[in-house]
Amino acid sequence: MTNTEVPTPSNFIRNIIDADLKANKNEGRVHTRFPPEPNGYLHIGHAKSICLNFGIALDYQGQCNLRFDDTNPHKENIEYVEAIKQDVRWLGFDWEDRLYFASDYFQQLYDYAVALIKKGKAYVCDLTADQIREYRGTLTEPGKDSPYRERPVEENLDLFGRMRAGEFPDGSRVLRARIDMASPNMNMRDPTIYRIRHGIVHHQTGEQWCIYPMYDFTHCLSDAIEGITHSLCTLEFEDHRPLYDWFLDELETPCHPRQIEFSRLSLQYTVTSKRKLTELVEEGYVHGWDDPRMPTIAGLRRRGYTPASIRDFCERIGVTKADNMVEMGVLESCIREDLDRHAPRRMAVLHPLKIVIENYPEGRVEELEAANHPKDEAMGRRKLPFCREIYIDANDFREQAPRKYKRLVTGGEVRLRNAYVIRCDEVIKDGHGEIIELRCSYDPATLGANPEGRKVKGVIHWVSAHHGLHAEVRLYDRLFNHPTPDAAKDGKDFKEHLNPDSLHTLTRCFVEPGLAGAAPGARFQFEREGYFCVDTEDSAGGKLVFNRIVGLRDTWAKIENQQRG
RNA sequence: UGGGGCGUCGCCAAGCGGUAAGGCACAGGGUUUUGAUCCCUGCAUACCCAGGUUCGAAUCCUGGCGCCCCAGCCA
Repeated sequence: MTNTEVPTPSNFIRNIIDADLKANKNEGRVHTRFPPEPNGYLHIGHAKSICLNFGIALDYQGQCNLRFDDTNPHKENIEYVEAIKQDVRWLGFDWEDRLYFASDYFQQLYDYAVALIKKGKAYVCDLTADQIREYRGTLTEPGKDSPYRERPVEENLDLFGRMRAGEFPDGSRVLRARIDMASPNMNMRDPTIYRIRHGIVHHQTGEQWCIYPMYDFTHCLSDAIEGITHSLCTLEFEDHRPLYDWFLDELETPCHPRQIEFSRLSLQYTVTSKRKLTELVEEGYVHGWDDPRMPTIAGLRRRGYTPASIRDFCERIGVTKADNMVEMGVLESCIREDLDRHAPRRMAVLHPLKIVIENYPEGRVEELEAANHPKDEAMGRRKLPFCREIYIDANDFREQAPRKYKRLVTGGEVRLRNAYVIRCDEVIKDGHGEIIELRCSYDPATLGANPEGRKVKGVIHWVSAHHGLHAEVRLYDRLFNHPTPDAAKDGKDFKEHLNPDSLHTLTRCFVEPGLAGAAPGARFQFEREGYFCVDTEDSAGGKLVFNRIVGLRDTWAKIENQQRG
């Protein structure tokens, strides 16, 4: 190993796989799968699972399937399957020709159910949903047997066949596994494995079926059918593992995959629950699944996050069984690291303040040169028009300088990035005392050279008032103002923790002229501000719209806050 | 009061009986025409607590404590 190589991450799942390989299990194969239900968009928590499953397959020269767990047509939708495929692909993973649907196996699953009935290990139950719940018992008391539990095999076979044939209405009967109503594990108390659902057009199987298998029955068998070796899922399925194993032990299947559970990802100041994200979209709290404030893959993509940064994030947070709550700073650090290296630099003024350089000849325009990246010559250089009138950011000027302030102040000097040193001679205000313009003078000897006999500490960015382009800039902040909006322990609904200032739209920004026609999705660093990308939806037809991906680390803001507090 | 898990730095997380990796964050310093980046330096005598085994314990044993999950014909 050379020292530039990144060591492959170590985690308990890889340790288990290593041990299995050493013990010669599965003929040395490693085969995983990512099994989303197409009932919503993927979020950052799914990214963790995708990176884990596909990442392991890659590192162990194995394979990873994409399998849609589509057993509940009531909630599922073809729009979601397309979006999920796009997201997985965008993250950089390839399922090759192994795109599967649990619904591909409906006939096999049905046959397995029949086999179970024949073994006396499943029965048709006529209890209502409410009755089943009553019979199930509680966490501390055992349940009691259904009156239909002793139904003869022949009758079960007949009834199950008629369930499939559509003879019975929704909710009238279910097929149940016959296990143990007194089990301390609720999942083993004769779980339902098939239910009747009429009048639903399944996105894959249409109206072929009116009975649909449940997750516990479907998942383990789908895994076995596909020859999965390691079935990775989240912690809440740990209690289901005995049931996962029970079906595979009772039935004759091609193999018996090993289920391993890891903890889900929680990220501060957001929610990672499909149900809650759906709520935000459907009730209009955000502008859709791809709203740049959403922790969805689609949202992160539109915000400007790169696939590599998300993969890096998933690697940094690790995989364990411990409950965790990851700080946003980790995600932000990942995208900053990627973009610092790869994003070309540009200048953009977000809060324009006009400057007239009085000793600069009227009508004169200079073409100044600037590097596209301070450390990467290969990214080239660009021309910047400079003239008598420019814009700087209003935050870069103060009439009175606070302590440690090193930007432009009345009577003081500052360096214009990639240009000259200027001095502020006069402040022009309107009738309300608002600063509307600055009169300055420049030092012609300071282009690419330090001024004579004095030090100028500050450097600020600018855009030519005559050449700058109008742009809209959207500044995003955290979606919620509570670190754990859905677990605040204050009795409030998570939506009450929504941050009202999560979006600020600046409509009168100026960007350097070279940004004309910037490609949708293109990412830049606006120097001294942050990383921005051209919005893929709204930036078109000459209208420039930029999303702020993340700000630059801001030590000055920290100092200012300390001075204030 | 049933069952299943988890507890190592502010947040993640390695560690698998031989004397606490790493990342983020934070604090200090250096370079810098981005208060960015980059580069140094510091940051758990300590692994939920209490006992025990051992020459030696975050790792093994016993007993506590705390937190999470489970009573869908959802996944």
